[in-house]
Amino acid sequence: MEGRDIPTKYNPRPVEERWYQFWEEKGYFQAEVNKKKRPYCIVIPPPNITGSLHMGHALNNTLQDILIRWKRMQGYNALWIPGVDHAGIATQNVVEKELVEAGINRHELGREKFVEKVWEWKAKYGETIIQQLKRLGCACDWRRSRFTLDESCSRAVREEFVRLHQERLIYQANYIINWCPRCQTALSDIEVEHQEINGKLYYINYPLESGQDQLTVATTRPETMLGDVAVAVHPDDKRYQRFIGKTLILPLVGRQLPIIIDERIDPSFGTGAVKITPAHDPDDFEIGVKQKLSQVVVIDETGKMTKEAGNYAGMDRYQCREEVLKDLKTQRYLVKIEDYIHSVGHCYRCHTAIEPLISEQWFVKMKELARPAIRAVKSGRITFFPHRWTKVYLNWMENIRDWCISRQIWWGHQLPVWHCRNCQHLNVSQEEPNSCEKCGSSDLEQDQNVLDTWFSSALWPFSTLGWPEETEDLAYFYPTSTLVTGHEIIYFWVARMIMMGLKFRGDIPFHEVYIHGIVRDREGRKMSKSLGNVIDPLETMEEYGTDALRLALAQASTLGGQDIFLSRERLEGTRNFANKLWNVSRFILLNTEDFNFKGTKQKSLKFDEDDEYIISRLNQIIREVTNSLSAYKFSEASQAIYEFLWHEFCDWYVELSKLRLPVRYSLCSTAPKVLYAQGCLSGCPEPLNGTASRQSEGLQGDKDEEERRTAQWVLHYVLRNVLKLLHPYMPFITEEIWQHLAGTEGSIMLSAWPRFLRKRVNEKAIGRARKKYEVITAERRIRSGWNIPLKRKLEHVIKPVNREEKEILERSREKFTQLLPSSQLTIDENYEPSGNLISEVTPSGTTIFVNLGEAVDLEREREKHRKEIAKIEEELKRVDRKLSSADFLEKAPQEIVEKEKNKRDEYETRISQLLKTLKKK
RNA sequence: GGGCGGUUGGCGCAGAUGGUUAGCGCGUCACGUUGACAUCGUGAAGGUCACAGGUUCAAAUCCUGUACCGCCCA
Repeated sequence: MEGRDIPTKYNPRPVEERWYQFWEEKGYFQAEVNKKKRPYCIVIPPPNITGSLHMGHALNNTLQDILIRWKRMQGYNALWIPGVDHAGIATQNVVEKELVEAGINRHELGREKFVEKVWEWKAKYGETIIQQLKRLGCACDWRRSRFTLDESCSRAVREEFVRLHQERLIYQANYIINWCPRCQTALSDIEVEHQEINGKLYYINYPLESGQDQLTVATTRPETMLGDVAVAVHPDDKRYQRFIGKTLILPLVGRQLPIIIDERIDPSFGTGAVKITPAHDPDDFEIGVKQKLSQVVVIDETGKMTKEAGNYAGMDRYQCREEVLKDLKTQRYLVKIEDYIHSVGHCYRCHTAIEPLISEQWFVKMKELARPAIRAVKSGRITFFPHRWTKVYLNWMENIRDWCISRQIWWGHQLPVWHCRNCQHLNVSQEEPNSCEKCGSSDLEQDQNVLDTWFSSALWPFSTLGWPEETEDLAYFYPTSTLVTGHEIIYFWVARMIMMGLKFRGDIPFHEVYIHGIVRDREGRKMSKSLGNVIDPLETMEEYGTDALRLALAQASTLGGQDIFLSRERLEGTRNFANKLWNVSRFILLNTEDFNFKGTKQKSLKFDEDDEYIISRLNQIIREVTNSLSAYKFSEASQAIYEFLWHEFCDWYVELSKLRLPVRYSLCSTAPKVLYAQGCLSGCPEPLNGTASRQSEGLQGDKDEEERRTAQWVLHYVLRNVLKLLHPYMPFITEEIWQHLAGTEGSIMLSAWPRFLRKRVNEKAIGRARKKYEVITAERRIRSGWNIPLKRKLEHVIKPVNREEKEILERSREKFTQLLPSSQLTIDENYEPSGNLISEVTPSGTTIFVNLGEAVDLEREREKHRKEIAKIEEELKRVDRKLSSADFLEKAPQEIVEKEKNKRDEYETRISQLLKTLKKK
């Protein structure tokens, strides 16, 4: 493409499509075992098949993609394994709902047919999110994509179950579990979300059997009283000593209730006397087991009252509550009702209030598995970023409870357990047995339960690599390198992967865990469909471009892992940045069309201060970006590139380079500040002040040719490297420009990551160039303050603060003349100002004077300088305070003292310069 | 009840291991538009870093406490 055919506005869509397809077709995302290269491997947190891409996914996967692309460029054998999760309950709910809408009940359909339907649904929608991840640019090795229910993952799950069972780490028990009455299944403890509810606390009188006295108990759930089997008080509670051992009569039911003692009772709750309902409260269950109380089940698995509930049998639990209260009231047992805020467990999938229920379930013993997993993190073999999540992880692991893994749903891995109908023996094996291993009967039935989805996710870092086969992949890529995820699944997933990795591979599943923030809306709320505050990443990509979205997300990802606020403004900012990059590239392409990269030796070039400056800074940025990325400082790294590209490269270097580029490309308003005033070439307005530009007359000169080629080389060099630095963040636009750029080969995604070259950093050049830029800025302040248009050339006098600065400025005299622009430029160390002059002083004390050739409001000038002096004097005072302290001089490190002294010198010079100009006025 | 995080210009945020004239983006104000870019440029204004103590030669940064906000666990 010719440079001039490039549109002035970046249009992301066609670019994104083209390059993603290109990368995929070329197989650039694919990785194979290669012992000559170091592996770098990430497994994706598998999204649900029910999901479509939301901002959380976009963030999570952008960060992974940045790491993968970056590491690949660094020369690692980078592998990103994708896949999706079958999400048992969530998927079953979605399909079930769809069937209900079609008038079909899943129970009528039967298990087998229903599961078929879910597979159909999966075939239809399960890939949606994969397509969306591609849209996001994700460089996953799609050939290796896994599904937690596919054959190889299922095999891994059976292996896991059988081995844990053999080692007695899996057991079956009748225990109180969290039951979701809507999903009709057991849940693990962490699948229950607690919500504060504005409820009531009901005080109920329980009369003593003797009829002499009564006890008042308080409860938030009066309907469960029907299942009460005791009343407990704290053993030290003075108020109730005389009741201990006596018997109460349960109102409405008439059951005898012993009054017992238990350490766990909180005397400050309610009256301090607590009703005990072992079948419907986890704490009461524990007390019941310890004290050998019976379990009276009054609520069934659908949330309805059982026969045990007597008159209330068949009622819904909430209706029953009302009826019980009514009856307590009429029978004068109800003492009072208080408002009471308490937390109630809800199903994390459907948000129905959880019902504690006693049932036969399968559990994993966790303590033993947790021990090595705790050690792995404590010893630093696994590191969390940010570090504070370590504590969250350890706190949970150290208080871990057994994990209920059986679910009463149909979609998932059915337990590899076969019940013998003949002898009741449980046959646990990988494959379906023909006969019972105990009695030989062939009358077997597979356990109807399926396993918790997280039971399979826990294997993800090695099941995706072929486990339980001992594959080459496994040997080479395991342990994986980094896990990137949100803190909400540290318990669900991260912890369990660590436990299972150590258990089955004898090694950690990953070395580092990067925990990112949650994406929130501008009010700080988590984005959710029910709140309607979702910013859709797909719409965002459509409107602002994928690269803009990615950069916005990465920029927001600070090391602290704070939650992320996404807003239109932020996206506009990154879109504008993409456009800036686009346009500066366009400029460089236009101005390097005649440049022969292959034939240009670096030695043939002559770098001036501005070249040295930008090359040095680029190298510093390379170092900074590399270091930041190594420490997961996604934001810092991107910010560094952003600032450099826009505010150093574009604002200064590119503008200055225009003075050295061929006129035919660098027409008048390309550099309006420069050439417009100088006089331009064809097609431009007449030069203001006749003199021909240096460009037009000197174009053929060897010196100019050399300068031009140098500028071209530097522009190309900087752009090339910035593109690389930016590629992990903005893969599409960088590839597009890369492909336009002469002298580049292949895809940018396979190019080598820029190396920091110390010898290319010239600190002195940076300092000198900055001094120069400060003078220019000072002059612009004058123009801005006095409203003098750029096209008006002025008489300038620069009074350098010292010999060194004088040399710097002298060397760039020509550039100054054009940039300011000047009709006459004097650089004089000993200049004594007089007359109608306007001046500004740079931080180092160099002064620039402008003679407008007309009377100016000198009082305004004086005022400006007085203010300036006052400001610096404040700073000076601060410095003096430090320097006059003996303690400071004695105890502070020498370099700090030195620095302060230098500061004082600078302030003093500046003040004296300002005072001098003030006196002259 | 326990734990974690936050409080920095109008808004959104950065500021390992203490030393910066406290940064950035958006917004604001003034000026500027025919050749890279108005998705732009130039310049400017705007902050006693929540509060109170303490440690230190030196605190936005470390410690203690207080207030408010958010999250997690029970």
